[in-house]
Amino acid sequence: MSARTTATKQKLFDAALKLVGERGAASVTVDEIAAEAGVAKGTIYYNFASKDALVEALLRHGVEILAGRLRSAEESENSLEALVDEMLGFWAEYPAFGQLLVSELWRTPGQWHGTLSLLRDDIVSIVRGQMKRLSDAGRLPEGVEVGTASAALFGTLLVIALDWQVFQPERSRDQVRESVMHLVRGLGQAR
Amino acid sequence: MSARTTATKQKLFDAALKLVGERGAASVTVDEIAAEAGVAKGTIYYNFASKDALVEALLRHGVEILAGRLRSAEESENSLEALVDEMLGFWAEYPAFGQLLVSELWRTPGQWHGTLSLLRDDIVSIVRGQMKRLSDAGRLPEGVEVGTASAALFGTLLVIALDWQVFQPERSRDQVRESVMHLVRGLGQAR
DNA sequence: GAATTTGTACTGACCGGTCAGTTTAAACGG
DNA sequence: CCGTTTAAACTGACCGGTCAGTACAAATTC
Repeated sequence: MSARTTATKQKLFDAALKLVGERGAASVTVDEIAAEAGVAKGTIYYNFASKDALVEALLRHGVEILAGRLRSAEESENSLEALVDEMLGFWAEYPAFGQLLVSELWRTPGQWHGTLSLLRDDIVSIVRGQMKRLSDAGRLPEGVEVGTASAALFGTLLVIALDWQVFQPERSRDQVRESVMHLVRGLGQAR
Repeated sequence: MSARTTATKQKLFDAALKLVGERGAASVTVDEIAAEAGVAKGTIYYNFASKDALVEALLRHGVEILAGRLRSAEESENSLEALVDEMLGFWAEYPAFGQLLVSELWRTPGQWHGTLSLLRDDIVSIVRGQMKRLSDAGRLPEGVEVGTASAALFGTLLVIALDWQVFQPERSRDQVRESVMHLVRGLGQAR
């Protein structure tokens, strides 16, 4: 893939992410995405098979970035808190991706349900790995199952980040992070 | 409003909730809703000004039910746990409403953003009321703000319920409630 | 108490616009 | 040159919304 093609796809991802995140995949038109990206409509169909394929690639791309960051956060500082912080940072940086994900992830027979299930697993399994370490160290309250807790933590961070951006934009990222950390620390240190 | 009209609107709510929850408001057609409800297309436009107006009425209707249940749960047993339990029950009963809400609630300039902000406040303020009692009793960890925590709890319950239904349907409602309760009790009893 | 009017709820064929996707011929760029 | 992009016109299915007409029960009239 040439550098030019990569740049074009990046422009398309940026444009699609902005519009689709804000207004939903179904109500954004291909012409709008092309205009936003400053690209001809034909270019979209040269690079992607369909509108759906573009959105799917976008979902994969976003999750890839998030997973990469989580893994590198794990490398540099092996703690649940570091993971949480990194995740919150990601949502702060790509708010539209959060909106896209939240509006598609739990759509039962949606066109991306299969893809999204796998992508969700990518992220949740990273969180689960960290949580398992806590559990093995006996630092998780009894009755809390690792599988459930990691899925819940991922979802919770996602909605907290969205709620923050949409309904409480006056709060600083530090404030939000501290609130979440209080909860996470409580979980990690309980009983 | 005649009994007949009430019945028709109920049929339309049921049909619209099912389809819109599953596939999103934008991609469901008015013809599909009419067919699902066993009603002619014209009937929809006789009862509602537009497709948007139907969805908005649906959102109001659903939140009204939820708020009513939360208030009556508060009356019968004044505790945060009772509230959480009632809420989880509601999402179990109306999963499609959860899907609809989650996919529209954080859509920044969406056509229902204004309405949804108010509806969200209805629910969150009920939760906040309960939480304030905990806080006044000194049973909340310091550093946790009531406003943030109540919004987070609402969102968290929503995503946990959705995740349960979509990705972990094998878990029983009792199991899920117990997991959540562990977290809530931890929060209510911490330091 | 039959005939007629009125109001309400509902019907479904139809219209006009929208939009995903196609096509083409020409330009661009490395 | 060849892979990529452009611009613009075009197609056709689909869909939100309309509207003239139907159904029918409750009032009104004679």
